Amino acid sequence: MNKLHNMTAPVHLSQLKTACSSCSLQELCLPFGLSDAELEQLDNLVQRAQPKLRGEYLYRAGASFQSLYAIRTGFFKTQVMHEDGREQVTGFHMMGEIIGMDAISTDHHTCDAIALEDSEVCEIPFGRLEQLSRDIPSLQRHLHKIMSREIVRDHGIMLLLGSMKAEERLATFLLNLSQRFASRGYSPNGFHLRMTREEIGSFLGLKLETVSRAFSKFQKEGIISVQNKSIEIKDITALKLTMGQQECRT
Amino acid sequence: MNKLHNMTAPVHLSQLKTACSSCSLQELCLPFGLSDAELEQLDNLVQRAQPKLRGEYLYRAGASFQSLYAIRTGFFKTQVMHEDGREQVTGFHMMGEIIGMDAISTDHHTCDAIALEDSEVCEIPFGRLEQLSRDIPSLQRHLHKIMSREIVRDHGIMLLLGSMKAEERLATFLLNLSQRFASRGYSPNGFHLRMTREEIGSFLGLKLETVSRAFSKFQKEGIISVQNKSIEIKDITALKLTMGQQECRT
DNA sequence: CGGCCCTTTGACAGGATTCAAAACCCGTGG
DNA sequence: CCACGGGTTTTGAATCCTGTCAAAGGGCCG
Repeated sequence: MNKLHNMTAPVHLSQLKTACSSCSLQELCLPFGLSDAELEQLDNLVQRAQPKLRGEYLYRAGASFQSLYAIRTGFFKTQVMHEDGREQVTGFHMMGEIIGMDAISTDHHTCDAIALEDSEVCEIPFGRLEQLSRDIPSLQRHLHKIMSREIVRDHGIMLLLGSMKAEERLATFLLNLSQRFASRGYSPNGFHLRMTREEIGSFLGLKLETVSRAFSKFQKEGIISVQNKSIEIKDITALKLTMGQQECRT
Repeated sequence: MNKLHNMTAPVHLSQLKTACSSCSLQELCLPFGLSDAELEQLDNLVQRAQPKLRGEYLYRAGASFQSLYAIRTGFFKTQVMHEDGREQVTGFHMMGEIIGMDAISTDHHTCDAIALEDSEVCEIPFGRLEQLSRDIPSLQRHLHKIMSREIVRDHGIMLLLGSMKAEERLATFLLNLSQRFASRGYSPNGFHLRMTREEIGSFLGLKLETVSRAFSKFQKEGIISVQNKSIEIKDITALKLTMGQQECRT
């Protein structure tokens, strides 16, 4: 089991399996032992999809917390900011993922969420979600799993940031993206990066030049093909090898 | 508001405010709008304190998940492990904190928890906690806050690992410890480290030699006094300055 | 008291950052 | 349709921080 593959991923909306017909994502509407009445309640909970244009903030650090957000389409980044101005991208989030859970602790958002492309989100009022999850144990359990998954994901990133070299980080990042695209029915081998080198660098704890160099090196080695933001993975085995490349100390 | 101060901290048991008389921590037994009957239910939920000797595992990655653990006394570290053997300390946990929430997502623990000194923990069967939290909304909200707080903490560590230099990391770490000791009624200026330089290094994404050098440098500058595992903070202002020392780029 | 682990310190190597410049892409507007 | 301009990306060279290797010192426990 590779924890790193969970790195940026999961917290998939399908885990909530909310009857999100207002999101018109059929796959998410699969019941998980819910009665029709319960499904309808879930359905009513989730607000109609809201559009967000590229560059728009979904929420800002400090804003008061009302809702979680399920990403229906598009791509977001979340970032925390240090008082001295440094900022750290804490995640890239795609279709089906739920963001905003950091805000529960203080009733205020602790990070910014910004659309990296034109996107749509479904708002999930948290108070009502809590209320409903009191009546529906399986929903309650799902909510807990989703939050827990976020914790596990963060631990994977800590491992990456704390103990990997630049190329290992980038390889891990690419494989994670690949897997997440694949699980959504897109090609795992070719995809389009929505974020800049600088944003990738911030997420991976590297400078943009280092990210660029690593891309170039992978391409020179024939592991991937890079054309601006388009990535093609040509040798996934080599990429996985790069990811884990580090002599095991006894 | 300094997010970093939450870095390794919180998820304080007092947030759960469980009627943890079996933990005999009076401060934690303060009701938060609970009836006597509810308090008794909480009380029954939490198992009698279990002792753990230094070096003992509280749980291991892969073990099936049953319970969260509230640390009654002592000190634990949690660590995740990469398949190639690399490991990363994800946190140091002290009295009053709750650990094990990463396991909810998969019903299996995803990290090891190891006692760094002789300790006592209270086991909280998670299924029953969920059950009870369905009946007691304020308990439910508390549980969510505690999990969310863990997420926020992890984001702070990601910021540290992703954008701070060695000395900034160590300064942040020391200030975090200081604050956590203070909030428990201990001196914020002098305390005893329970972990080795290597464990600090793993947590901070540094090698043990780098940690040692940073300690030495702080001591030479008169910011702290180090004597093995005993730390005395002599100039907390300078320490805070060190933490935030990085030119703001426009 | 001895052995083991932890810690400190030095010298050196290496990887990542920094600074700089040029090329490139893309959206905008002429 | 093409030219322009700003942001993004690439690449090079030099620097700096951290890691690596090594050795010695120190503390703790049996």
